[in-house]
Amino acid sequence: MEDIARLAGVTAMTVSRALRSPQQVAEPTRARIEAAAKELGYTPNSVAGTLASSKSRFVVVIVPTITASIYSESYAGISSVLQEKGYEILLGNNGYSLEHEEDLVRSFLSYRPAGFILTGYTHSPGLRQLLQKISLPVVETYNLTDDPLRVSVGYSNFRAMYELVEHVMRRGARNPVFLATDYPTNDRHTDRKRAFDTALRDHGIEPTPDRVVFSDLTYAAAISATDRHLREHPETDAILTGSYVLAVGALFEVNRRKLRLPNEIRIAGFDDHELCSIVEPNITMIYSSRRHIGGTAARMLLDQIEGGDKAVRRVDVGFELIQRATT
Amino acid sequence: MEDIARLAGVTAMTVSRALRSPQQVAEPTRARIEAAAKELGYTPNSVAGTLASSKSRFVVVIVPTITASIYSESYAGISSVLQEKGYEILLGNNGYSLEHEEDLVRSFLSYRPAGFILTGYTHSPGLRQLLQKISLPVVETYNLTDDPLRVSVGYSNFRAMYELVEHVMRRGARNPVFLATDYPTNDRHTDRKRAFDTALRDHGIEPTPDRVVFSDLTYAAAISATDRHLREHPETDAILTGSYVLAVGALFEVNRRKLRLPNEIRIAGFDDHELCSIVEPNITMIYSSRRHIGGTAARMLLDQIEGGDKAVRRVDVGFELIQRATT
DNA sequence: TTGTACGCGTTATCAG
DNA sequence: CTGATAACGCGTACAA
Repeated sequence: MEDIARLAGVTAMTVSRALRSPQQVAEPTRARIEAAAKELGYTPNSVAGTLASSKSRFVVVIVPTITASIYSESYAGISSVLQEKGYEILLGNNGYSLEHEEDLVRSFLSYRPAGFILTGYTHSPGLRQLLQKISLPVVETYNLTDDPLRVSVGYSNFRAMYELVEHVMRRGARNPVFLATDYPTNDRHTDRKRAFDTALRDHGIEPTPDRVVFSDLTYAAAISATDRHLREHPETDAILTGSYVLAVGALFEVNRRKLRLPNEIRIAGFDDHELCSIVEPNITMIYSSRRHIGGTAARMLLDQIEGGDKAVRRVDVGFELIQRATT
Repeated sequence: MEDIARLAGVTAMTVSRALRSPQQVAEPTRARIEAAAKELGYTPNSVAGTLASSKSRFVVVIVPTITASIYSESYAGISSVLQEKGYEILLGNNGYSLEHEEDLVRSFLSYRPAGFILTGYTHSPGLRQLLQKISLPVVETYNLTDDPLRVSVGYSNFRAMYELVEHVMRRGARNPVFLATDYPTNDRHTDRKRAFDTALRDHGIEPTPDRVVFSDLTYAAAISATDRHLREHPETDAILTGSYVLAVGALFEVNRRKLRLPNEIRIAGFDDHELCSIVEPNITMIYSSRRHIGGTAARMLLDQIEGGDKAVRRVDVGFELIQRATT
C-alpha cells in the first residue's frame, strides 16, 4: 500500500479507502490509485486487514462428513451464497462425534471467524456453553428444535417420519421396521426414531427394539442387514430408512428375494436422491432440498453478522413425501 | 498474552514461546504460563500469528465440484492429512471453468496460503504464469503430465483408457462408444479421448465423432443419451464411460432393452464406486483410490512447504481394471 | 532461559 | 476528501 500510495501521490490510508470503500474517495484520486495498484500487481493482505479491523470473513461450517452427498450438497448451497459476499469457508468434519465437534470449533476460533453453521441441534455441553458465552452468530441446520443456540433452519424430522409411517400403514403395512445408521448423537435420527415409535403406538403396535435395524452407510451393509432381518422376521412388510443408500440397499435385497413391491413389502426413506427415481421399482422418499437448506442457513448467518438482531429464529423449509412405486 | 504474562510473572514473548515451542522454556515457567492461559481462557489468535511470521497454515484446494463423490473423497483424504499438521483448507469449486479457477486462486492469495492443491494439469495461461511467478508450493492431482507446474500425483488416464478399450475388444467388442461429460477443459477426459481414438485405430477402427456421446452427469441424462445412441447405432456393442454415474445410467437403459451383457453389449467405465459392484449385473470399472490421491497430494504439498526441495516431482498411484459381469 | 525492540500490512479514529 | 497516528496480537532477531 505504501508503494501504491507513493506512485499515486497519496498516503497509504487513502489507498486503503480507495480499495475498500471507493465512494469515500474523489474519483480522480481513486482512478490514480487503481492504476497504480494494477501496475504494481498489488494483492491485498486479508490477514492484516482482519487483524486491524478485528472483522474476519471466515465462516466455519461443520458437517458430520463431507463424503455423504447430502452434506456436500448443503455445503454447495452455503458456499454459493457466502462466496457472493466475499466470505470464505473453514470446513470441519466432526465424524458424528460431539467431542470432535467441540475441538473443531475451539481450534477454528483462533481464526476469529465471523460465524458458525452447524449440523443438527445436539452439541456437547462444553460447546453449548462456549457458543453461548462468545456470542458469535450461529445457525443450526437440518432439524428444528424449540431451543436453538441462536437460529435454526431445516424441517421437522419428527413430523416427516410420522407421515412416512402413516403413509405405509395406509398402504397396507402392519409390520414396519426402521433401518438406520447407529449414531446416537444424531438428532435427526433420534427424532425420527421417536416419531416411528409414536406412530406405531398410535396404530396399536408396540415399538419393540427389534423394529430398529442398524447398518453402516453402504449398499453392502444395507443389503446384509436387510437380509438378516428378513430371515429372522419374515413378517416384515415395510422398511423405512434413514438414507437413500440404505433404501437402495434394502431394495436390492428385496428384489433378490423376489418379494413383490408394494404389496408384499414396502420401502420408503429419507433424503431422496436421483437414484431413487431410477431404480426399479422406484422408491418413495422424503425430500427436502439440501442446497436450499444450505443457502438459507448462509443467508440467516449473514443476517446475524451484518443485519444485527432482526434475524428470524427459526425457518421451517418443510419436506415432501414423494410417493413412488415401492409404496 | 500480556495478561497471561502478567499472571505468570514473565513477558509476553515467553508466553508466546511457551505456547508454540515448549521445549524452549524452563519447565516450571511453562507450567505457570499454561495454568495462567487456562485460567484466563486464552484463545490464540492465528491471524496475528500469520501476520507476524508471514507463515500461514492455509492450504487452498480447488476441485471442479465438491458434490461429485470422487472430489469429496479426495478432499477427505487431503483433509485428514493436513489436519494432523494443523493446516486448514480453503476450498474452491471452479465448476470446470479455467477462468473461474484463476479468479479463485487470485482471491485466495489474499489469505497468503502456504500452498495449492489443484485438480488436473490444465489451467489458464494467466494462472500458469501466476503460479510460476509467485513460487508457492503446488500439487496437481488426478492425472499425470510430463510438464507439471511443480509436482503431480495421479494415474495415467491415457493408459487406463487404452487398457479399457483393449479389454472390451478382447471380450468381443467391435463397436465401442465413449459416453462422457462435455467439459473441454477437463484433461482427464481429453486424455481418455486420445487413448480411445488411439486404441480404436490400433484395432483398425476409425474413431469417428459419433463414437463419442456426451451426457450430463445424472442417471437420467445417461439413460436418455444411451437410449438415443442405441436407437441410431444399434450395432454398438460396448459403452465406455467417464464416470460411474454414466455407467450405471447406461446399464439401466441396456437392461431395459433386455440386451444381454456381456455378450450382446459390454459396459465399463472410470471411477469405480460401490454401486457398480451392487447393480445387476455388476460393472467393470477402472479404480484408483481417491482418498489415497488426496492424502498423497497433501503429503507432497507438506514436503514442499516444510521439506524444502527434496520433493518428488511425480507420483503415479496407478489404477486397477476391476473386471465384473458387464464384460 | 528470558527479555527488549521492532515490524508484519492493514484499518480506526480523529483532525484538518 | 485526505492525512497523521496509533493500534490489532503476535513472532523475529538479537541481546542479556
